[in-house]
Amino acid sequence: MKVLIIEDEIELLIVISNYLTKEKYVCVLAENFAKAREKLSIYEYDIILLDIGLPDGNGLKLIDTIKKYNHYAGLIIISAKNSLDDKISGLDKGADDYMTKPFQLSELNSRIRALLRRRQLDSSNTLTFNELTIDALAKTLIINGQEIKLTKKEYDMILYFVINKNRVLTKEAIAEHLWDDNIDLADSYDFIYTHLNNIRRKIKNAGGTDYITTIYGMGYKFTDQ
Amino acid sequence: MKVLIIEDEIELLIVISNYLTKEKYVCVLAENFAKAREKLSIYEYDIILLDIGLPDGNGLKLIDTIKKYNHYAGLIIISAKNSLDDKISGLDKGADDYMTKPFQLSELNSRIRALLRRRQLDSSNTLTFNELTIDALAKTLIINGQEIKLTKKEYDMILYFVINKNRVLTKEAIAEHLWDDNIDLADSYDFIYTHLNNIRRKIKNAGGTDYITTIYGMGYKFTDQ
DNA sequence: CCAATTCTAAAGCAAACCTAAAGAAAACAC
DNA sequence: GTGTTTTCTTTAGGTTTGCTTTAGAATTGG
Repeated sequence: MKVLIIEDEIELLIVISNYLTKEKYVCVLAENFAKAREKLSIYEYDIILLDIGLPDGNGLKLIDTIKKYNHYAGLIIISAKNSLDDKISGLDKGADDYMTKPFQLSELNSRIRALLRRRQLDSSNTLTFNELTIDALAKTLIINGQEIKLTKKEYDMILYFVINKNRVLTKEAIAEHLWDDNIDLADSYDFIYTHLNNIRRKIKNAGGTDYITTIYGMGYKFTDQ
Repeated sequence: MKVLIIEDEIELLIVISNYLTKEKYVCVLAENFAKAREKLSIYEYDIILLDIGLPDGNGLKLIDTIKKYNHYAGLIIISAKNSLDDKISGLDKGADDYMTKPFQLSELNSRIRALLRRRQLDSSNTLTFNELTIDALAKTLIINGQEIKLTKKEYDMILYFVINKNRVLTKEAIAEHLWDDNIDLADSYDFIYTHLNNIRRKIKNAGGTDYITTIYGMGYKFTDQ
């Protein structure tokens, strides 16, 4: 997942970048209007964080540029707490969410995740990859029209994989996400192995392909190709 | 079909009302908390549109009132784009769908249609699944022409299941929907188990099939197949 | 005050989860 | 290349957790 961070406070820019990099996002940085335009014209991004209080040009104008170059990117606006008007006009212009400074990095992370998830869910709350469909309301996995019965842990796990498709998920990340806090990380990851094996077996038995590839020594990755 | 529209922006209220009236819905309007309560106590509605950003009282509180008076009404929440948290707690409390402002009227229409379709309330306010029929007016359950006597809790519960068919309903959601506010969620869910068991026994004794499947660790799901 | 309903408690049961251990595969060392 | 180490896969079974069922106590409503 590629994130463009547009923020004029260099310190904050670095902090956010470091945090998101640790969370396995690829970060591209822009500290002013000009740089932002430049970066926008080069790549496409999945998520754009935009501070609308830029010194060299109103960040709101950037929204138009973003829409022009990056039609599908999720846009999260960052603003100082008092500039309510900016926020509102930003949202009118097509931002998906906003945050006020100061904020917790963990909150930023969860908002990014929520946004990515919302973008992937279609109107009937399902996620589809080739022959594989996850129904978020029925909490089922459907392969070629056939409903696969998953346990809670299995469902949570495959959902976590699918939402973060094409990203390597370390065992640490999986453990932290699926189990309360730190389920003693000194321990082994046998429980992950077991559940993953159960998922793979069920998918295989239903005639589905195993999209979960093992990245030896690192973790796992759900690839849609 | 009767629609109650709760919205404080008068302009928007009128626009929605005009549109839905043209689509052959009967519209009742409420522009604030007090009016909404009043209208809720007078009639029953098929669909309720609720803007949770009301100025004179949090719209979320209205959800409880809605549940009290209008048990089987479909509830669609309307919210400003930024109030993510409201959206989420609204859905948790038993809303069936939500929309963010601004929205297309055509989208509203299709969401209402989808909701009505899902509920499958016919003209005589009954819901039928194979040999099982729920009469929302007489508040009875009919199996193969035989009328089953249900208590209020049992009736509310089976209705909640049926109108949310094919969705997993967590015990938390069931508790919040059928009991006032938080009936101390730290407690056990024994009361759910008991009532559910009573429903299943009555259906079974009447020769009906048990469409309520237990999703271990997640909740329950009413499946029509 | 009585009858119906709702809730509490507890025993028994079933599913899911985790642990452990053996085998396989990949990476590493030589 | 071969042996060793590390990491992952797979399977089995014990433990834990959550669900069912029943009985009866508490509550509610006429």
